[in-house]
Amino acid sequence: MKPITRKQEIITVASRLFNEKGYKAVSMRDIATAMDIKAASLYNHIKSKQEILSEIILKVAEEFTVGMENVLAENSSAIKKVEKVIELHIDITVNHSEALAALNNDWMHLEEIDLRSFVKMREDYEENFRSIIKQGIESGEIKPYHPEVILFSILSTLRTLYLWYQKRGKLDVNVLKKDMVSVLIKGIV
Amino acid sequence: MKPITRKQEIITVASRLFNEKGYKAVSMRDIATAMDIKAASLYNHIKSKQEILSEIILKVAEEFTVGMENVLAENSSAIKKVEKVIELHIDITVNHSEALAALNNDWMHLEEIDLRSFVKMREDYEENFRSIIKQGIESGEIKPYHPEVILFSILSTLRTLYLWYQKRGKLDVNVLKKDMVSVLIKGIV
DNA sequence: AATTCTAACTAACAAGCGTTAGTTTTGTTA
DNA sequence: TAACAAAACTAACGCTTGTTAGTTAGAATT
Repeated sequence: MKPITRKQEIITVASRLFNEKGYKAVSMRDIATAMDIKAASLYNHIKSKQEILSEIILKVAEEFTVGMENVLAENSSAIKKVEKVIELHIDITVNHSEALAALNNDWMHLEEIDLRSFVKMREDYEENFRSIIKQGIESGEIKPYHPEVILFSILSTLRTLYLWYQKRGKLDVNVLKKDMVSVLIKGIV
Repeated sequence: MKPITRKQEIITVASRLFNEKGYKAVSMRDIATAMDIKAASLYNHIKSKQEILSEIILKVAEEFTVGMENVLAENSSAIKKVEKVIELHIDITVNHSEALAALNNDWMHLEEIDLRSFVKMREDYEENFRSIIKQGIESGEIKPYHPEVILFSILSTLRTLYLWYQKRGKLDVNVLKKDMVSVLIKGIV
């Protein structure tokens, strides 16, 4: 099913360390020490430190992209779509909590091609979310506040969810979904 | 009024660079180059790189602390207090947009004493905000959602406001206050 | 039993880091 | 104009960084 390769182990350990101190503050020797090997040994499995960062960030970014595409493909109300987006964020937060720190704070350390790819995905994601909200306002499902403020408000909350999730010790997923949907949606309908 | 010392210039330039790439990714030589001098010259004005970070973060953290104390001292409803907190964040965002990046992402690179001081301030701040919300729920002003979820939702939005403020090109402060208060409050009353 | 593969190792590199010491330039005041 | 302080400079330090080269031990395959 999931053959835990040595490379994947490195990426997991690195995610944990990047989550704590950030990409630039973690050295290859830090990662190696955490795995009880020497820094040079890491290079039997990965090409560079950059590759680690890139795999962490782009894998999760693609999950967001695919998730958003699924939501858009649905034939349902705007509010239902917003609910689905919220659930998407919660699922990813629960499964990749530590990768989200890198995605949020270290994306600017990606190199050219990966950087462009990431920024594009993030812009598209925001634009798609924005269109859902606008659509909801037009149909009268969502209050006619400034769409940008609604987008920003919801997205800020969802993007920093991983910080709360880590602090409050692994809340139950379904309870989390129910509460988040309530608080985030009730304010705008 | 405000005698722009050379030290203050350094801190301003450093804030801008930290905002772009993070504390660890910015070298003293980067800061110096941005000021058209050599790295060693910086040390005529500051003690260490750490001091720069510490001044950036703690100065703003104290503004939050003082601001929250003023709100608590008021004799007004819970909702009014929440409004004041929102306005506090907006004012600080407008005046110290770039310092907020360091405060949000680089606080863990503070050294011992400053680190403890910062963490204490942040915990107290959250606790005070939490108590305002709880008080509002008890008095019936605020809907009886889980206070932690309300706290998290509002605080996430306010804490990442600087990112949007920078992107959307310096919005008008008063418009911002009105819209933010609407969207953030209307959902919970 | 011989070979190949995997994953570790040691040793070292060139570049960059924060910082210090000592010196020179610049601008203001006596 | 001489003296002084402020703020720049050059040169270097010890240390850490990401990474490479070459080697070795053990396991799997032929």
